[in-house]
Amino acid sequence: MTFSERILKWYGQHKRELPWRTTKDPYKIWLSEIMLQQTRVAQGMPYYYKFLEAFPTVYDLANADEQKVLKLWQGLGYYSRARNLHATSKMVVEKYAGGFPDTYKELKKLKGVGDYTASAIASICFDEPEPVVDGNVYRVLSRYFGIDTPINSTEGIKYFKELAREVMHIENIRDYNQGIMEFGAIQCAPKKPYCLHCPLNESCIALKENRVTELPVKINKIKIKNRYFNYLVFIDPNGNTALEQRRGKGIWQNLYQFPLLEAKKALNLVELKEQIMEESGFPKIESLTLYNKEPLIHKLSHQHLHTRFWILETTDRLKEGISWETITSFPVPVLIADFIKTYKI
DNA sequence: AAAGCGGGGGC
DNA sequence: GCCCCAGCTTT
Repeated sequence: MTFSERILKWYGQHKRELPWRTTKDPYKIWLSEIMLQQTRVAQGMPYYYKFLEAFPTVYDLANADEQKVLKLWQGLGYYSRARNLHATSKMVVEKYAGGFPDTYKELKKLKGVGDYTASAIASICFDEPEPVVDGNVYRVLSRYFGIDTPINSTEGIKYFKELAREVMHIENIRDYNQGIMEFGAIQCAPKKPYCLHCPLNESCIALKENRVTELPVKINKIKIKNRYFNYLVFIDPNGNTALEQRRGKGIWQNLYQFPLLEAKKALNLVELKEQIMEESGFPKIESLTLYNKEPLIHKLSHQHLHTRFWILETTDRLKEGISWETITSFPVPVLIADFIKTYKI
């Protein structure tokens, strides 16, 4: 049996029943693929159901407000995916009359659809023989063929795509592509792969040379930046608070948060008061208290956010005050959502 | 070519 | 604490 035949056979015996495996509808496949980018199946699954219920068709998604899309996406992370998802739904409705393009080349033009996702949709929905190369495929191929070229180098990306193309199963690209990814997720796992009863263990180079734990090779150099956030939780005489929308570059674009004072270091009460004084347009403050004495450290991939929440009772009513009942209708980062859950007026 | 972008789960 | 997850876009 060839490599691809063994993958297909294994897939037939071990594949999980997943909701997007029972359809070829490009809308549903596209939705699932975007959600699963850098995201585990278990984490993305509830969102897949929520979205299909709220937006049964691409038209429903295209007609929705971005705020509603972001709210449903809340907690899944990488929010550009949600913004691009929404933009692409509008594009599909307006430029493609509601029908997704049916080739890799055309699919790749859609916002948020890169090499992997275009290959996935083209192969799963339209039987186009285009190999998918995701994190799972990098792992399987690098181990089986004993390749130590870094998977995130320019050379590695090109090499593994070509290798994937050489070994793919053209006649059943749909099951083969999903099969090799599933194989990487279940059998050839990052840690503790089940080499003992692996259908490829007689010809796996990494196993033969005892290099399974060394592969794949990845050049890693993420620097973590520390940031110091002070969130100002205004409470006016009506019990209303204020939110602002994050604009421009950086994290959490278009999501909402309490008014933010970012500092170069952790601030004490006096320093914070000075900062507030420098700002203009703030309401008159009756009292100011620190909510969490120990800074909450919210950890993102590239940033550690040392966060303090300050409660500011205002003398006058806020101009655009938001009640605590309606605050939950805004899309917010998990950091803010967690605070809202625990804080009671 | 490198950096930026979330949040969660496994060990 | 570290690594990884059905990656993509911008600089």
